[in-house]
Amino acid sequence: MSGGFTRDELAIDPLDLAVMLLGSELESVAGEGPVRARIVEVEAYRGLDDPASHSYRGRTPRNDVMWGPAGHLYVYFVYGMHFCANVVGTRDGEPGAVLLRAAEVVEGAPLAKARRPKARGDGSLAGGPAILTTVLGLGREHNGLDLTDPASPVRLLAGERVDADRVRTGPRVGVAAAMEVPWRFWVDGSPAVSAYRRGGKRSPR
DNA sequence: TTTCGGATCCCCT
DNA sequence: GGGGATCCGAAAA
Repeated sequence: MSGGFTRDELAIDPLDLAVMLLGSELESVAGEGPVRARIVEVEAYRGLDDPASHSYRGRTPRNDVMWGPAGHLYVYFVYGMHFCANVVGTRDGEPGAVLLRAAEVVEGAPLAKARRPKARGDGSLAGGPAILTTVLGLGREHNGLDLTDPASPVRLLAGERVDADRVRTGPRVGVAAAMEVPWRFWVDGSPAVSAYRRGGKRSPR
């Protein structure tokens, strides 16, 4: 079980896809690549009834990719300065995607570090969704890429399986809506996993 | 056309 | 532990 995924393997409920993606690797040859990173933290966004999902308000040119096909890359711009990357997963034609939150760089660390001149550390960690896209050199131009296509500059590779007892779940980070839904998944013990911050403005109370 | 809020990161205290 | 940077997408009017 190595190499790339097939589209059928990824055309599943984003909740299942989220778990499957833990331990898999994203490789990018964008720019001067390659940089390859092992995914250790993800969040699922799914359907028309999830207020935190971009798909909640219906299909728009921006979120069009979320409607499938599965296995494509959904990149969006946030906060006027950051990009975040998702893997599209669909169930019964519902829109859905898995946000890639954190990863460990396993190849191309020097380039990864060079892409983050202000950061401390050795460039082997990508702890945060916007850091992950920076390290891999991902941007708007990569939106909609087929991650299962061997010719694609960004590909998803099956990595080492993560033991089920090392998978943790909890509420999504920075999301005010649907906090009761534990749709965040991460690999216990990875130094790249971000510290939890609750959603919404400041701490209500 | 205008308004407003957001799946964030980094530096400073 | 808190606030500023900085700009796009969607909704309202």
